[in-house]
Amino acid sequence: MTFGKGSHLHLIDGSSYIFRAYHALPPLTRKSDGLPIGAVAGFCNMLWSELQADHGDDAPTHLACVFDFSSQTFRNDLYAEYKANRPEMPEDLRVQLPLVREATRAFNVPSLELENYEADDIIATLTRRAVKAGGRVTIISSDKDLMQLVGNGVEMFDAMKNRRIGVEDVIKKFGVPPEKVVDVQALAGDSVDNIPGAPGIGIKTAALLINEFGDLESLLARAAEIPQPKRRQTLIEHADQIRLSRQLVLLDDSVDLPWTLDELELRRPDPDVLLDFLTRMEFRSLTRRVAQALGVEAPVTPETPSKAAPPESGAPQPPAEPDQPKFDPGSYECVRDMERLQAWIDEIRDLGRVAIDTETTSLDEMRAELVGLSLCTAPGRACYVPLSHRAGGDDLFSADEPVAGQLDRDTVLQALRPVLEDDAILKIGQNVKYDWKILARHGIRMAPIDDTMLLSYAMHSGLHGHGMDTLSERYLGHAPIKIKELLGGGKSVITFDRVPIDKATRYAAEDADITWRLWQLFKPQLHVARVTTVYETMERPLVPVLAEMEMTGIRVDANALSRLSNMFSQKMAALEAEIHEIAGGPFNVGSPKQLGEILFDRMGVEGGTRGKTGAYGTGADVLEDIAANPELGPAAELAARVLDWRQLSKLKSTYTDALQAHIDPDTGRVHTSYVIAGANTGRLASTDPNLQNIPVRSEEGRRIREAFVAGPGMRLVSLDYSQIELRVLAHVADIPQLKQAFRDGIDIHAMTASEVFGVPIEGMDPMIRRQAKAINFGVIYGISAFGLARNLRIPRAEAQAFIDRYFERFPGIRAYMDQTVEFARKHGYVQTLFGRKIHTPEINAKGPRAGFAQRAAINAPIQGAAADIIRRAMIRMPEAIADLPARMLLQVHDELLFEVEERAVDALIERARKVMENAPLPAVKLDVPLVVDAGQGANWAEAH
DNA sequence: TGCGTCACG
DNA sequence: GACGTACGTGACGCAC
Repeated sequence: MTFGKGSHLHLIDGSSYIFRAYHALPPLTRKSDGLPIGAVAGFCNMLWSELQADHGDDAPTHLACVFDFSSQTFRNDLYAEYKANRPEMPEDLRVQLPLVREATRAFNVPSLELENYEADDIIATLTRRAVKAGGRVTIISSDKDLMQLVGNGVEMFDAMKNRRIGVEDVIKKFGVPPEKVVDVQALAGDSVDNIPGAPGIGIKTAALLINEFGDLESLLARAAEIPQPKRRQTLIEHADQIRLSRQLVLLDDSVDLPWTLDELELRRPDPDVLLDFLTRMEFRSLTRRVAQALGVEAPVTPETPSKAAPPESGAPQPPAEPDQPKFDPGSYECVRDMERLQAWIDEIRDLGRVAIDTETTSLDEMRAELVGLSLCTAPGRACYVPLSHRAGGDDLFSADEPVAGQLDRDTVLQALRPVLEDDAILKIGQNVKYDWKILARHGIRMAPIDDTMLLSYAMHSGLHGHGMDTLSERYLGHAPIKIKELLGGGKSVITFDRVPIDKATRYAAEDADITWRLWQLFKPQLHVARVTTVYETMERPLVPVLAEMEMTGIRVDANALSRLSNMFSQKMAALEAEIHEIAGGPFNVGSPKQLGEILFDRMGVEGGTRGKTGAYGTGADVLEDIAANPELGPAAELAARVLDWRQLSKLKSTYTDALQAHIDPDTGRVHTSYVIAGANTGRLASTDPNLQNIPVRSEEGRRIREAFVAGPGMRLVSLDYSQIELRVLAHVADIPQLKQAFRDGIDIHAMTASEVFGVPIEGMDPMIRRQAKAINFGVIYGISAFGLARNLRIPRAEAQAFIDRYFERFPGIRAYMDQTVEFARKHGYVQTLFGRKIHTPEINAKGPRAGFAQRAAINAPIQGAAADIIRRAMIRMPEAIADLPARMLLQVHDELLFEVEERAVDALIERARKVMENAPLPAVKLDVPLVVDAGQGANWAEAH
């Protein structure tokens, strides 16, 4: 039906529904996992009542629910302080917002929200259109800001008080008819929304004035006529502020909306979708009521026994709840026929979740072959499905034959596929990225997923590692079977497919069992530790993104590496000969111990210092000092050559040689693995091989980057954040000069030099700038005079003088550092802008460890926030570039590397840059702009 | 296995 | 006054 005369649009103000629901109900949590769910429950009840209500003549023909996209809107550009004094949304409400939107869709009600606009603007625009088309509108809200829309066939409805609000009610409240409400609001201001208005004038006075002068502009124009001196002066003095206030309260009714009125026609909910959602939320009585009203049978909500012990925020939990069954390897089932498999599948479907673990022949996901998989549906209730076990190595005749009594791999995967891909069934893993990749190689994209490793990482970063063994021992009081017991050690290691099935069953099913129990323990603690948002926005969604990147890999030119390797070998041989010549005999140049003895004992160089093993230190800094001292004669020569030799040796062993071995013969590409829960600060780590430390600083090293190439017809594109950590520092420490410099696009190191050393930025001595740059880095690292002195090779007193002057110029930095350490001492953790928590257990230690802990505490929120930002960008990237012939390949802390068809290079840069620059939004609005530099080329050296 | 060294941000 | 220090990683070779 086309919207027009006789149509009646109902618009639900979703945000006010949510707040009502949240505050009206006690803090309910979902029984099975402790997810906060009260606002969702209240919202669903209210929405269902609205749908069921007998509206009589006012029954809707069209319906939509409207939400605020974020707290950032165009009004913040008009007035930065707009709604600035609103208290932050409670964590346990924020995590429910996505669920409320899901609920709206489940009820088959259009869910409308638009970036940069408030829900009220969308409501205003739809209302104007509906009236213009000849229809009527009911706005379900009691928000006074919407009262300006009332009249002309538009009413409001306060659902809580079950009361209609018409023109009379608006006049009663504001003293003026709806069309003049904004004029009154502009004068009266609003402390809740932080709208200034005219000081000293409230609604009463405002209404009086507007009624007398007709409207706001006339009032301001004739303000001089007002008899009361104080009132007159206020209006004249604050005219601009009053006009701004009017702009802020005036709803934008001409928003460019991507929806038409016709699309909002009332629809019946789909019983399957709605009941599925309500069941998952575990709303028993509402599920029953809805099922009854829709005339279908109510699904059974499974009773889940889980009730986690009351956790303390972030602290390690006491092991094993007493009412959990003990670990019993004998209790695990080995699934050998399809009937039993089907029984497990049915159970998983009923339950809606499963812990899963895959067993393979290798830790390298690109090469690993699936050997079997284990499933778990309750503590102690787990099974193992062997798929391709082979006979042990003793019997040479049958060694490669599959062992009897195993189901066919592909048959099992096809049977499990609907479960693994069902978005109503949660798949729980420990380091689930590994299993995700194994299954992806069989064409299965597992979703949705939860990961106990990442749950632990979000809650316990800095306290301990997040591997299964650590977590099991710490939180379940149970030491898992060691993989070494199955596979052996040394040169007699076997692959998992050679492990006897009975042993494999005990091991594999136990892993799934442990994963289940950890999940049951961790999941409810997440919101208590106030890291649900961290987990949901920066950990869990990263899993498939990284998995795809890793599987894509990057093309590496093996021949180029091989040529480099030979070249390095020759140069090293020549250097080695010279080194032996100077030393007066052959020795192992690669041995720091032998080198130290030659330099400091045989050649008599003074000032050698021994480390804890008794060997002389021969690090690059030591050798550089010797090489730069011509008085030492041959020793200086020797040190210089060893430095060159070392550089080549490093490049050859770690890069040109090792990297070739990492090229996958199937893809011709190198596939790294990212460790999500490796670095305490939120950074990723890259292993096997590490592609985050490919050389770039030296000329020789950059040759290695040239071997990272784009495929035929493709280009590599690199985008990196410029100075992201200093920008984060400028924001969190709130340093006016730094923020202004970034806004003005000034060279930040030159600016620092200018402030600290009092020299003009124009024509600055590069050495001065270099010193300032070192200070800037030092600040991020938790500066010390000793460290700065060593870095700059200057006396410690001089370094101390630099630092003193720096803090004099930027007192906010010192304050930030002190506050951060103080916070860590008090709470035992520090926090990033995005809520990531990093624990600092050593912060109250005595001795040198305290210094370490303090510097780490100062650094963590800065490094961590930068890590959060790029994580957010990465998670949004796949969707943002989905229509481009481009793929994201690598992340190097502040850089993303893409491979893209030549014709789409510019489009990709534009798209990816936007995602990266806006990555903090809507959670955080930085006071400084983020700048992303881009480059492109046939290889990584050119692109960078 | 621990240490020293050095590649990266 | 002495302690010792820049932050975060991973991989390699040597020496035990």
